[in-house]
Amino acid sequence: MERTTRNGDFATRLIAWHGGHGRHDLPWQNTRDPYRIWLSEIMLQQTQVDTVIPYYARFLARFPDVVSLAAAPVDDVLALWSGLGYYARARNLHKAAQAVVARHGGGFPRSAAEIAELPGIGRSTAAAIAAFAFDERAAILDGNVKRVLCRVFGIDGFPGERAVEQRLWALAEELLPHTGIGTYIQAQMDLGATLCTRGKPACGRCPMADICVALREERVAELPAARPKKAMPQRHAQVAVIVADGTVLLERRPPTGIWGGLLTLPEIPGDSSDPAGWVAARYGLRPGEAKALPVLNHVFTHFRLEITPLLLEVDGHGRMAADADHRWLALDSLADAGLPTPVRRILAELAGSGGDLLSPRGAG
DNA sequence: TTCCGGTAGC
DNA sequence: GCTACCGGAA
Repeated sequence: MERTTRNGDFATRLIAWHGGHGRHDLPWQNTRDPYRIWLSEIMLQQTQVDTVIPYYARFLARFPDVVSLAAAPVDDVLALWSGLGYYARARNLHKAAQAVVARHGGGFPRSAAEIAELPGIGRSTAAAIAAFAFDERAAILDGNVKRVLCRVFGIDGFPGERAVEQRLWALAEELLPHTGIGTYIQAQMDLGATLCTRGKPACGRCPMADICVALREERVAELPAARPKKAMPQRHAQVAVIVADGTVLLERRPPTGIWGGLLTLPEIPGDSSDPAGWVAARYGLRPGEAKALPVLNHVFTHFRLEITPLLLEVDGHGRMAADADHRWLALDSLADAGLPTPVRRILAELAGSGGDLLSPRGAG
């Protein structure tokens, strides 16, 4: 009962607000022609009102009804769409026009369920068309509506997530008024587009301000919840910690890419199953058997790197000469070397172990 | 540079 | 249930 009152409140407030503050003069309003409404809804997907207006006018001038659209070559349709983006919308529009002419003899299907069967028209768009053209009591759930519902009713979770989306659909249906559906749907769109915006919503002018959960709990900025960060690609690398007589071999990386031009631990190719052999072949050293050091994870902006350091000890007398791209760094003077953080960590761990990780002096 | 978004298609 | 689509806006 409490719920019913509050929900009745929602529609009533919305419709009342729309009377004074909604948009009433857009080119696709004040018509009940399903073709014009359909065209506007498709153009308004992913595209803002101001961008759509000139396209809409040009399109209607060339294709005033579904029959003329169906009869046109698809390239003509695409030409009129050029610049709007998401060209699948135009292809589907054309296909759907042909389906309407073929299946319904040019009469537009009159229920949301039938409309939703046309290409390019999903549940929300079908509901909008059915509501505007035929007064069908059907709920919409586009990005604007999701944002409004998440905030007003304090719904947590990412709306792209299945459970959250289902909850929002259920709520949207529950909130539908029994009369004035067209005005209500338009008001929903307008509220999300003009006041309850993503960036800086105008809560001071919002008709929902005194029932809005997000506003009351100061969570307007957090709702709706953002898309969870997708797991970054995970990469793996083996690096050689080649130690000779208290020094470690550093190698300059290629000038571009990660750590471009920096001195780092040599990276052992991932396909090398014999690190000691690889070190021997590449540097002319004769290391003992490789010892795995603790794995270390490093996060970049665009991927995670799991680094497996392999300790390879060589005889101090076998040290190759340093050159521009190779340097033997004393383990007790890490501080003044400009090293990437993970490399510094690995070496600090080694140096800080008090030599526990290293064999007795002179081994190799 | 990153985020956003209906629908289709996987 | 994930991504591509494409342009605009933050």
